[in-house]
Amino acid sequence: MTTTKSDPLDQVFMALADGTRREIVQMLSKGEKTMSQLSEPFAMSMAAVSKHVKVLEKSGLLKRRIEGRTHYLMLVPEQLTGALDWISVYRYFWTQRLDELDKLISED
Amino acid sequence: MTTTKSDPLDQVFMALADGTRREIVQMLSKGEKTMSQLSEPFAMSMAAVSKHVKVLEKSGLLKRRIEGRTHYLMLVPEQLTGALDWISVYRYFWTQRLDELDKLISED
DNA sequence: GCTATATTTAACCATAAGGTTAAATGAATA
DNA sequence: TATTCATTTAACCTTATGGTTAAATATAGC
Repeated sequence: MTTTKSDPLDQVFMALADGTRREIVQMLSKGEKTMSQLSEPFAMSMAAVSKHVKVLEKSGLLKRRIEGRTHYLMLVPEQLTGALDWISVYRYFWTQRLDELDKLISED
Repeated sequence: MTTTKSDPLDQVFMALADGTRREIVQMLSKGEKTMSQLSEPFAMSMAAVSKHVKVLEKSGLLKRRIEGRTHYLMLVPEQLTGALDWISVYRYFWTQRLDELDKLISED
């Protein structure tokens, strides 16, 4: 079965599962940057950074504005919120269970 | 370069980047389950579910308690918290920037 | 001790990920 | 118009992912 990986959460979490891409997100959290600016601090080729940016773009975490030959990248918070929400829900359920357990234990 | 993927966040986000594994987390948020119970709702083989569980285990998102021939799996919230924190920080920076922008725009 | 049950491990396969270098595209500049 | 600059695309390589089936391991029960 060819898992088409269409679920947006799949793509967002996958996008964040790489240190380089998380650094890109971090850089963009301070404001928009061009491809050159983005790739400058990395040891890898610009082609590699370009691929990382495309992964982030496809996941919806950032978008691109092209001006002449320069590409400007900027963060889009919506998908980050989606991922945050997903985690929040299950962490909530879990910590709540822990609290209940604590309550049970302290009933001595 | 053999990217050893040692960063805990890499592993946690990667673990969450799969719908089956997120379902497993969801199931475990309601309490601990055995391998059989976990794999029952899935269309795939138990060996496949076993692999997914191992990925979650390596990421630190769950742990295993072996009792005889039965393996009990339970969620561990710490790593989920780490992922939550990471996202929160950058979402915060970004939404703050949006707010500043709003403020600038409304200064008419 | 034999057999059934719970689960992992091994071997395999197809496709995706993450990098490289080289060539292509397309805008700015001399 | 020729050249340089910003960036992507293509072709390629290696390793990882996500699944399969079959065999191995180990405990439980008759």
